[in-house]
Amino acid sequence: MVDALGTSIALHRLPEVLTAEPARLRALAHLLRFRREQDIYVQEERTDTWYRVVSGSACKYLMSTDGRRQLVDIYLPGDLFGFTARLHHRFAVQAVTDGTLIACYPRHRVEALAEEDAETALEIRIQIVEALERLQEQLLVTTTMTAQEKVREFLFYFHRRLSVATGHGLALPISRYDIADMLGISAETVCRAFRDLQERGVISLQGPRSIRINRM
Amino acid sequence: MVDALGTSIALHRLPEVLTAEPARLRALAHLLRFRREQDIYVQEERTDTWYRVVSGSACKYLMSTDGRRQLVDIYLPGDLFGFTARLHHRFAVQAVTDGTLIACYPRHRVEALAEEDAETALEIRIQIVEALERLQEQLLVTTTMTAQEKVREFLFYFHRRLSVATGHGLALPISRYDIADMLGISAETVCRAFRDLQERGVISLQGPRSIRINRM
DNA sequence: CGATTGATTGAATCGTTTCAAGTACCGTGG
DNA sequence: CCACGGTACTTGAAACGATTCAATCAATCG
Repeated sequence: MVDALGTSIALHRLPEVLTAEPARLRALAHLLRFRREQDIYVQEERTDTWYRVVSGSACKYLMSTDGRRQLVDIYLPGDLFGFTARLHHRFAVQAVTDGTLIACYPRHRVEALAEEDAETALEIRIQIVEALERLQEQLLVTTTMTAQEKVREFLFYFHRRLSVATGHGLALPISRYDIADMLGISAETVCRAFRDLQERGVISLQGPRSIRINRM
Repeated sequence: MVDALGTSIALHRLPEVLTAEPARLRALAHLLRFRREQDIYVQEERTDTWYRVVSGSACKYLMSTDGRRQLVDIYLPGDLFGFTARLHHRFAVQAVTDGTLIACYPRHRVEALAEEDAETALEIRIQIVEALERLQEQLLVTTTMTAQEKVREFLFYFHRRLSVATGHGLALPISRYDIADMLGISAETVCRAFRDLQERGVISLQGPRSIRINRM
């Protein structure tokens, strides 16, 4: 049922994501590193661990019977994931970027901590609400926009969240196929949208993965 | 900015939805009744109240500049809503059914209660996670299915949640337009899907709002 | 009773998918 | 070093599905 898990690792200096969280929550974490497309958890796996992206990126997805893959969320550094009201996961999560670093928290210990520590409880509630709001935005995007608008919106969102300021440049950590699965359109349509956005001067491409955002 | 709120009411017998919630949470509630399409809260309103559907139904939606309306969730009896990580609401919520009964909770008092009462904190967390999971399902539906499958899925979902057993019958509390806005398709397409599903024997219609589900 | 709203159907149009083909890039082994 | 094979990306053309626009029907309300 379960893939081999990522490699357990220890760090000398704590990444910013972890120093920002409540100390008592941080104490519960252990770190794992994942390769590209390696599963962090899979469908039907028991929901006994929560996770947080420390570096890299991951995506929540569902594999349909006909082999199509639908992404329902992308997790970037700081995002907490893995909570559910069920006993078993309905979706799977896998690393998008190679070398993605994940903090793992035993669910029952986090929940016990949340019962007595209001700061942790609030942190969890905020993270869940933020996942909810990301999903609402994605729903809006995927149901109301044309393909070209979807891609444009996706790029701006990514740029906003990853703007660790390499000028206006953006190094996409994600393939055309991932973007397609995220937006619910075909990879070919994503390509055409990239081309059209460039022709309209909205973005500039220096190679397929290196993008410059010119204007809103 | 804010519509006239619903009518404040008092009840002799508590509805089941309210007797099921933690007593200390229930003590914070006051009840309001809303007419069809009346706003419970609107975009940009301050997020200082949480709500729960006691009876009837409500929908969360966003009005786009071109006048189109996109629903992102439907709330049925028992559902808690109104929480967000923001200061102001990004979406609005309005009653779908005429006479919808809503319990209102002052946000700061609920959050204070959650800090000291683990049962309430858990109830809130579960409700938020369930909203998240509804949204994930809706995202799957709206991005991967054909119009006919979307409508079929919507009807089955509604039937599941509202099966207070009138045989296999289902009295839709929602118009073709609402369904269209929920699924991100046009109302005409919803109509055609109803017709096709009936022709294929999946459902039977006794009038536009009265539906019988025949098989999965 | 006409007026309004919701539901329904048909026909032309438009956007996206699908299928097919071709290109650019990168690491590996001869 | 270059040829090879694989993967990601790109483009074109036909087919398909949903939208849009227009018209009609049914039910409800003042």
